[in-house]
Amino acid sequence: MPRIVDHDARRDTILERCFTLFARVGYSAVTMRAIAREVGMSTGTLYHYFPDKATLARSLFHRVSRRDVEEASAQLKAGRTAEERVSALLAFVATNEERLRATLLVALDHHRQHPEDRAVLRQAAAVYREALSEQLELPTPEMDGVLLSLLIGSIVHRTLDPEGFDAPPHLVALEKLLRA
Amino acid sequence: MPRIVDHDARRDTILERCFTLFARVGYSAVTMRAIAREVGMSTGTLYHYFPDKATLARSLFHRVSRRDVEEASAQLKAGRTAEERVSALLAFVATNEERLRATLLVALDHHRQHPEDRAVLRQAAAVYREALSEQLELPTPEMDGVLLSLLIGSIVHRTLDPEGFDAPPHLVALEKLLRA
Amino acid sequence: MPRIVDHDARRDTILERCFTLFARVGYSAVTMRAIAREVGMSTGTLYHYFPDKATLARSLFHRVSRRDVEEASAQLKAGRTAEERVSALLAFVATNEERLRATLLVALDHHRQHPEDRAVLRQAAAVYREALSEQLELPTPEMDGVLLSLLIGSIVHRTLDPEGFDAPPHLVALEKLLRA
Amino acid sequence: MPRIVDHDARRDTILERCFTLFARVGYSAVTMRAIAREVGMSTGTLYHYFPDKATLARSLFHRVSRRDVEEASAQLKAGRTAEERVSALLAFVATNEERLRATLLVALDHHRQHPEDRAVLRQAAAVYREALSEQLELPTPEMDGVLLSLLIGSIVHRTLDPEGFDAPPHLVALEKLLRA
DNA sequence: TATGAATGAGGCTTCATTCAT
DNA sequence: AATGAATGAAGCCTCATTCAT
Repeated sequence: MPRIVDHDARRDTILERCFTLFARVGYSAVTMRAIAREVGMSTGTLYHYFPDKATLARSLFHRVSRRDVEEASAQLKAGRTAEERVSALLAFVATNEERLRATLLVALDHHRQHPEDRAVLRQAAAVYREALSEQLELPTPEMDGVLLSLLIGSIVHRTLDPEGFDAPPHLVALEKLLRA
Repeated sequence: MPRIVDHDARRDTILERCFTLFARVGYSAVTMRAIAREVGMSTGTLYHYFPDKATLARSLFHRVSRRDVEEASAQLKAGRTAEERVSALLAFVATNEERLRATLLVALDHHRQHPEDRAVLRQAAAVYREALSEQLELPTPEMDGVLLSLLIGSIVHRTLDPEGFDAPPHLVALEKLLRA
Repeated sequence: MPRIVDHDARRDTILERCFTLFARVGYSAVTMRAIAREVGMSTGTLYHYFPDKATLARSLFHRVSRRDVEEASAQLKAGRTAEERVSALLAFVATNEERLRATLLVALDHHRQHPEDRAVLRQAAAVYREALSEQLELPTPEMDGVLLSLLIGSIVHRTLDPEGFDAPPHLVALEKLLRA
Repeated sequence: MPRIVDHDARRDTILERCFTLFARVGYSAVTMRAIAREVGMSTGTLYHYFPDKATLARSLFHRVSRRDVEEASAQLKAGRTAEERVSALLAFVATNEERLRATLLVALDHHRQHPEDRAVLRQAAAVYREALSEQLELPTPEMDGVLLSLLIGSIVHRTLDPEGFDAPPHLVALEKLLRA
């Protein structure tokens, strides 16, 4: 009998481990050798679990799209009052900013490689909007998209200009937007 | 002297023409041959104007950072009343969304390739914030960064999920934020 | 002892089953995985029976060289009169053309891989010539080689140009050659 | 201006130079690196002239199919009497045996890789048959195919068993076959 | 200055082979 | 004995870059 391996679990481990690599340098700049090194296996073994680089990247994107939202939902269930929930959300974003940034970059990469594959992105966006809706007391339901834009924008803005990014005014703005 | 002008002008033409290519597929996926084709010259000639691909990309990024802001400033000078200036800004964004998106993508690429090179990004962000400040009547001066985040976020959000993006609520939010 | 018999029998089965694969695509294009699939076992198991691919191929060639001639001899023993034996031979060739072709291709492959290993090929050719000698009433004993050439040539010719190959004239020629 | 190169001529040179390599080890065992070495250029340059290995091999096969027949025709035009023409043919075969063998092997390879591509093989066979027809005084026109078979068979037979191959009886047989 | 042929390192992928189970 | 996961060298092909013309 050969080594017994849970293929799906292994695939997940691989994706987990190369996630930041993809976020860091981008799909085209990621080499299979670099993935293998990052993951701790040989290039050949990589191909036991993914037929090619494109599929690996696609799987990564799908996994990230789903998993991140789940984690967010789980962590945000707790809050009671509106205020508590806002704090929880901010804490979540602060804690997971690195990961959210990475997710965003992987998503943008995916969009560049497969502009036609909108379904997943659309669904992921929807889930995020919904989470924001549930978490915050929105003055109008359509505001969810604006909050998602602001969230995304904050992350990107801060990525591009960490020194120039000023957090407090963003909180003020958030409160303003949530006010009826 | 005229030689140099020509040389610089040619460089500008090259960058102008391959800008969308870089935005579309990303730095690593752009090949020198693809640039040459896009620009209408041979790869060899390309090397008369730029010593290598990295320099070309860096030049592109610098040019884009500067040029875009200049154009924006120029187009936004006109407005008188606060309301007119808001409309002018919105019109500008609507008209130039494609270009703004491309600029953003090129900037993100640059950041990934050269995380250490913050100066240019920082300055570009500052200029954008300043432009927003001048253009809009901000309730507090620190709000400029929030508006930049919202602008960036709107563009990215719409890029990733064009169908799910809902513009009107963004306008409502903008007004709200500008209110004292 | 029975172990060894089993082992050898298994080896034979393996070779039997991958024979056409080798003939179809040629030594270099055959992969160990393809052999394993064709034979119905894992690659690991294959290595219990053959130390490497080259040895497997060599064994295949040896087996084929011997086995085919034996089968031919067995089937051709029956005939009595010269005429009957000619018919039997033709029938044999017609029935086994596919196999003869495959044998020929495997032999050519072997020759390309191991040009120095002439002994086996030489012996195989000798046995074929002898079989032709015994089967047919040759006007002169040296004619056996010519008949082997014609047999080989017919098979190759027909392989390369099935539509253009014209069988009847070959029979006429055969008769002519056998005439004193 | 770049080095001026006659692409077609260069392609021909490349094919000319790697012909024996393909014949020697077979399509699958030929590596692009080996071709480059044999031809005296880098692998990259090879790709300036052929888009991929398969196309190179196909071109080689086509070139060989055409060129060889032309050369044969040219060299065989001379003979007057039937006897002279037979001698000329034999001389041609003797002189060019190596090349004919290589052609045959390349053709067999091509057939294995592209069993569906019969047209070229068919035409090549037809031209050879025609050449034999014109060169020799056949007792019946259909005999051309038999002679081609014998020619092919002789070459293959001699390839596989050089020591066992006996030439004189083949000549006797040829005369017999040409006799009315 | 302009061209594109030439180079060889390196990218993706496959393969023979080994080895833990 | 049997399995198939693991390995890394090597195969095909592309790419940034150089250089003869």
